[in-house]
Amino acid sequence: MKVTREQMAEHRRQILEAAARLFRARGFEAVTVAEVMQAAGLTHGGFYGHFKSKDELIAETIGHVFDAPPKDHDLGEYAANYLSPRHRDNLAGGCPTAGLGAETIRQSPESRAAMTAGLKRQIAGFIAKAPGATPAEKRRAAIGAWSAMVGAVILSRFSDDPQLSDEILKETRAWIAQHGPAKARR
Amino acid sequence: MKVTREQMAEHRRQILEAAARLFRARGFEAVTVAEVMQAAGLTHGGFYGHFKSKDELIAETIGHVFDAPPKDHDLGEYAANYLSPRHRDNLAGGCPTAGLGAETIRQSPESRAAMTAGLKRQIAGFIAKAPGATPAEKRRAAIGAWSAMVGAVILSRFSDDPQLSDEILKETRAWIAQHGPAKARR
DNA sequence: TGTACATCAGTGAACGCGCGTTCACTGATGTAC
DNA sequence: TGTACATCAGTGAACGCGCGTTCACTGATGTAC
Repeated sequence: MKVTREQMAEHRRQILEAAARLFRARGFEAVTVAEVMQAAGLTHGGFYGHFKSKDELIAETIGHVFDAPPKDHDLGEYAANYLSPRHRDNLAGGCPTAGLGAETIRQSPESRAAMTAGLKRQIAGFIAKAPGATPAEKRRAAIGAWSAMVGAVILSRFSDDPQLSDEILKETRAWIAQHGPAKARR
Repeated sequence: MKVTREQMAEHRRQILEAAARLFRARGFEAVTVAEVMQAAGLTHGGFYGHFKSKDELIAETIGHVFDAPPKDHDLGEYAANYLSPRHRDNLAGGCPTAGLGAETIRQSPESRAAMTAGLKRQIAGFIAKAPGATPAEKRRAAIGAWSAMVGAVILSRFSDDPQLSDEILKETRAWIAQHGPAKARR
């Protein structure tokens, strides 16, 4: 049955939220449209009233999950949370870049564009407080540290050796921490 | 028709080689058993004479692709090749960790175990020539640099902005290079 | 403000396609004599 | 070494299932008067 315009907007939001969690937990391909709709509290038939296709949902979901007010992050602080067992184990609620970045390589141009926009925002958010004497040094530190964080979370997640998994997080965090100040003082 | 035992072993090898390339290029889920068999020059029906299931093929393929004689790598040299546009653009022949690591998180225990074995080997191969005064420092450098390399290739691959993509490779490489010596001399 | 009706968001059955897997068959291999 | 036959790797049609997508229908919304 028809619902109010506000209800419909809210449903769309719920679909995107459900998709954001399910995609991060299980990947774009393994999650079905029906599952997303059920998680949003709706039936699968209504999906095409909100999105043209599953591909469009994927692109919109990436855009949605990066849609937060920009904020300047301290690299050390951010890394402490990012490279924690808590974040590693929180697939559904974790970083979309680590969870979906690799799979996005094979998605639609729109999805790649949305993911790239998120990447630019992330790097920009690190630059202000990044170590380095010049803007170029700060930008380098932001890019290098972000690469290391994303890589470490992926490695620690697929590792089935819990000790190695913890070690990767801990040592990458220490490695990033050592880097910044040393470089800044040269 | 029946073939010689040598022929059959060769066919198995061809299937694994084809799977290794196809999986890296398009991911485990998007590649079909029939495609792998066709790429190996066989028909799909014969697949189950070699493997119990597609899942088993995935695990065996990961094991196969890491099955090279161990070698000590210089981090700087390795990073120069790894963080090159050439490697970024070579999905089918590129690093299986960067290409398939993230997707392996949701694969069978056997696949995760094979990928973890590859990771341990990779880290071990960096340690001998890694910068650092103590074994712990060398190990930290190996883990940190490897995380950064894998992360950077993934970010540069999904980025649809060619300039940003190149920049991520170049700056991450510079960042890794700056790190080692600075740290080693402390 | 109240009423009549056109609109349209959501429902759930159905469709069509592609995939992993099975199976009866073929014909070359390789072993027993 | 040569021959007869059991074995079995590979073939290709077929099966069954699940998925993305469509569609006729329902009934609440919201607009025109």
